[in-house]
Amino acid sequence: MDKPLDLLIVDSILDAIADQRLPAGTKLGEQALSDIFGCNRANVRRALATLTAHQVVDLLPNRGAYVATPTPEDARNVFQARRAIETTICRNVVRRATAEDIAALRRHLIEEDAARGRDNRPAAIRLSRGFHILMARLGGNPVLARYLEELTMRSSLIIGLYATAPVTLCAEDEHRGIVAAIEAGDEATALRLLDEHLRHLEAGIDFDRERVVAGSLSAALRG
Amino acid sequence: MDKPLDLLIVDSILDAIADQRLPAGTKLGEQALSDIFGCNRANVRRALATLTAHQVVDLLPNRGAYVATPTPEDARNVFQARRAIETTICRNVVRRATAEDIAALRRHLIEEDAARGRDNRPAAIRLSRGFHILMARLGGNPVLARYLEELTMRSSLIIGLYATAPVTLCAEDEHRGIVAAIEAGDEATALRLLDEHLRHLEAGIDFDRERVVAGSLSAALRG
DNA sequence: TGACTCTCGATTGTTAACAACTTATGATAA
DNA sequence: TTATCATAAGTTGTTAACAATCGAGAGTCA
Repeated sequence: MDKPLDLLIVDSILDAIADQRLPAGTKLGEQALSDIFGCNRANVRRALATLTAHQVVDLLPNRGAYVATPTPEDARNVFQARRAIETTICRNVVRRATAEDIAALRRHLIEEDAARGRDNRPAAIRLSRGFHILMARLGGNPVLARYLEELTMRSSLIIGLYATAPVTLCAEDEHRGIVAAIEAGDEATALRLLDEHLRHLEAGIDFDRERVVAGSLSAALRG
Repeated sequence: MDKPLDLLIVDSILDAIADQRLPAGTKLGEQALSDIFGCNRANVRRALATLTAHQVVDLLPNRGAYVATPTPEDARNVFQARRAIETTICRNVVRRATAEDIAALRRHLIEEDAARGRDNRPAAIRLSRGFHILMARLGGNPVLARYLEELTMRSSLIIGLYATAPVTLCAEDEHRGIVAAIEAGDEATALRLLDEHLRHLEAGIDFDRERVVAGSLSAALRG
């Protein structure tokens, strides 16, 4: 029943990155993480190796681990990969979605709405990503779902680095339109709206100025 | 100039899996790997964590690491993911390919031909995968290229487990047709041929019987 | 024969101490 | 002031010993 400790560390850091609590470039010291999670360095090292394999952490020999800082070129490639993968996921959803699946999507839209209404930015970020993750689950292909989790994680880093407006989230009405098309079984429209949605997201990024935000590790890893 | 030791272990095991020298289910004992690579267990453990993150190794707590054995469902999902990703890669290649790129593809076809003519099965396997990897490189999107590397690795495991005929490789003429379409700048044809090619590959698999092949670790890891 | 338990060997997990490296600090000299 | 270099502190890498767990096999009993 007890989960492996290193996976707990991985998930904890992954969540912090996805929620934009851990900004790009933050140093992930072994001792610091050991203290935070109350374990020995061995587990931390394993966790860092896993995160490095997922491309959200850069591991410099003899110099430690840092949250990855995607370049503008990385950003373009990540968004192209998202279009490729999410298109297939969306097609799967249109073809497989049960009434219950669509109800789940609608419930999610309501939650997103509520978080936005309350001006709850952290929740809005999480739910915005959650929409895409939920689609991936409903698509029924865990291989694609796992890749999309990675890509949305990296998208969070990219948005945190290069976003212009104070808020750059998925526009809620775009999600709503996609769900409507799925419910209507209109595959072509769903795919078109999704593609546009991802392009809008990418367009809301300004590659000129990269804002550097130093973060406190222990503060970021509560939750 | 010296590469990190754990990455050397990872690459070595990855190559062995891609070349079908390491069959699915093979136990990867820490002590055995330490002996083979002449290092301490710490590096081996880090390498196994990385391989687990790449989904080519299953890590069972307190029971050790084993080369992953994909299920038939995994297989379907892997091939669907390949179609999604390689389609985008191929589109990129058609749009970006220089004369030199196309020359590289043609050279690769000749090598494949030669290996087949010599009945050199190991080389044929490696080159067959190499064609897809080369396309991924020429596509210019390292994010997609990395995913495709993972997926071709898992394809090797799948083919090793479920392939019916003694030889289940990419049909060389199918690769040839794709290159011809790329050279002609005929995007639609290239995409269609690639999609068909991947479906043929998947069709050449018999999910009924799963042949179990036990392998020797030290023998598989030469090269 | 079949099922169950116990013990032993082997493997993985944990911990701590030590070595090697990197970086920051401060002193020295031009 | 600026540059260079030496020292020191902190961090990562390595190693070895020890603890915990699992699986196989022998043995026992119905």
